Amino acid sequence: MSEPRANLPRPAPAPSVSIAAVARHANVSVATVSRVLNGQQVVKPATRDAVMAAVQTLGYRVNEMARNLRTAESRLLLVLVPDVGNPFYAEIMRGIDSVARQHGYLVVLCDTGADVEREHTWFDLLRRRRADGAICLDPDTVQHALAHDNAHLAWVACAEFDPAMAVPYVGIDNRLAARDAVQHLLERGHRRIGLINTDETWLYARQRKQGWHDALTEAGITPRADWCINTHSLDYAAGNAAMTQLLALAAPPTAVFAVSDTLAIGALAGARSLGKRIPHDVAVVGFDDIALAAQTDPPLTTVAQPMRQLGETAVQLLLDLLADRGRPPAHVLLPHRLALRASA
Amino acid sequence: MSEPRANLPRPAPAPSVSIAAVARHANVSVATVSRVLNGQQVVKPATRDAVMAAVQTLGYRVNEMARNLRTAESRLLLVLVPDVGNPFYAEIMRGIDSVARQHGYLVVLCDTGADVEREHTWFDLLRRRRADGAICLDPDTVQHALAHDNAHLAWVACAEFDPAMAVPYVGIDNRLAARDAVQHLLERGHRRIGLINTDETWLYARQRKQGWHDALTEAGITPRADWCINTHSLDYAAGNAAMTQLLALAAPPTAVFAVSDTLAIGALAGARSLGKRIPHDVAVVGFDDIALAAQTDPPLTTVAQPMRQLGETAVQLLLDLLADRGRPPAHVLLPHRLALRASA
DNA sequence: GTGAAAGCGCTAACAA
DNA sequence: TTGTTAGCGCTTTCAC
Repeated sequence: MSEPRANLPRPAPAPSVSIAAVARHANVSVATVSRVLNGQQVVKPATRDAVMAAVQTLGYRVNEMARNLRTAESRLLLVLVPDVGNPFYAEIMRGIDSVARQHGYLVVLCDTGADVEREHTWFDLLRRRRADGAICLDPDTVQHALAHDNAHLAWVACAEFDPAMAVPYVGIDNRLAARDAVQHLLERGHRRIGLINTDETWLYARQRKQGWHDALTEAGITPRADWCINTHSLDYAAGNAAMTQLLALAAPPTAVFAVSDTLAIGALAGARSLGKRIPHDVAVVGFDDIALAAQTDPPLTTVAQPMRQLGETAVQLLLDLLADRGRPPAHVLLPHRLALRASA
Repeated sequence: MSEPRANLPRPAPAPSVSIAAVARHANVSVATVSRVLNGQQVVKPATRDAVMAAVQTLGYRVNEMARNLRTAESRLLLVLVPDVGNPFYAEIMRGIDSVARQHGYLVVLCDTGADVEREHTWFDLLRRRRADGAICLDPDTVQHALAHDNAHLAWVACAEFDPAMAVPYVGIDNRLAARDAVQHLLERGHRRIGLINTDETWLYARQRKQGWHDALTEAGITPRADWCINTHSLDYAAGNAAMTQLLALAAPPTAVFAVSDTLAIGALAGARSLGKRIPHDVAVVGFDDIALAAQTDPPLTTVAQPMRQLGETAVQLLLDLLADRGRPPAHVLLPHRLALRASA
């Protein structure tokens, strides 16, 4: 055993100074330190200053794991995203993150691949108290499968939802938005209007198809089945392939509505590689209004979703739920708008 | 006070069953339950089964907050990203997430905006034990500012780093990679080769500029100052503007090397809006090889970074550090390659 | 206005 | 092989 060595330079600041150490140093009780730390007004200013001084010199930081055990909350929120790489979700994430942080919550991005099994393992984190709540962006079919087992957990749906579920959600009116987009094409004189849709496990896919159908029939046009392609993913390549397929038709569409900007941008590439000029040979309308949409050639006309606000609202709904678990689930629909650019 | 009511249907499964409840139900001690839960082999099979049965019927889930307080780890990792929307980072995130999860860690995406102040608040989470470690993707200048205060915290640098820092890092040889890219342009006969660079607070920006410079001087060409544009962001619009500026030169470059695919894609748009054909009028080479690079018109020739592997390696370095805080910082350089497509 | 002490749910050292 | 018990660091009654 060696002597206690007081004045050796430490290689690193002592990583563990507890509330007890601060109390000792300031000659008060741990309770008082806790009060100061939590900004309770009862503490006498002089005492408060002494505590703060001790905190300062000791370099104390609260151990939030301990605090959270005591308060029984983790201050962590989960965001369940089917595809992290999709810019649409990235923007929603930004909205979520900003308001979550304002309220002292941390956000964990969870990649689900729209898979029920993986969803389940993420929901397990809620059961194990690793997280306080979740925001789910997965297909309504997936959500539906989840709903029963997780009814007592705190979660909300964002952008995609099953209206029949007793879960709060925020989204837009997809059917109406799609109808607006197709109507714009009709106004430009198009009569043969294709649809590049995605997997119809998504409610939004079914709803936007409805909107496309609505607009066409209202104009006295009978939608043909071969005008409609269902892709299995949302990536650029899928949009490219779908457009190629559409243009191979005997009487190809003169305009195409894609249910996602990524698909639409891929479609642009597909049309171009066939030597088509846009919008002269084919007009294209997308959906979402991601940042890239303004930079394509030509710039993409698209239905703008309020992505950021979608995320912000979702957190708000979740926090409301956390504050009052008994409240009836709120359902919010946000407005969309048509961003007119050169592609249609 | 009312009587205890035993058999009322609960609106939601009791959210709080502790290890003690399981112990009671299985007629064993909490220690035994804990042993079973943690897979310790000492427990007699019969006892083990009894415990598992109790866990099952009670629907018990471990409270990880309590466990973590005890084991003094949060099992949370931070990823400090300057711009969540950039697809380059999204792919690195995927790599990080997959191996972190394999090791039982959760990953929190932290948007820093490459800002030192915001970085500080994120590092605070480490001090408060909210997280065990961090992976930093911010500019080396930012990292440098951080290094002193946070020397005792567990963090590693990824993609961007200051070689002089005593912090583990993984990245590529940016100078060499840029040189390769420009050399490709030279081989195609170009002599006036522009550079769309970003803010030189980034080490990679300075290094890639060096590489551009190397290749040019080796070919006996004197790089002109007006061939080089520094943008203030990495978004598509910035690349567009830079290209416009380059093409306005009296003797504009016949080829352009952009230090990021997003910049390069914006540059493509910029050239096109001026009626230029690619690669005929201007050739363009990018950097990163994001998914979109293969879908542009024409498809983008670019330097491919092993993004996923970058992320995977970064986690590995961090876990190594967590396991042995004393070890000397490891420095890993991963190989790059040139993805040849039609734009150059 | 402040302190003593209980306990959040868990793991691990020590005993039996 | 199992049980008892002491904390992990904090918040929060309840006294004083």
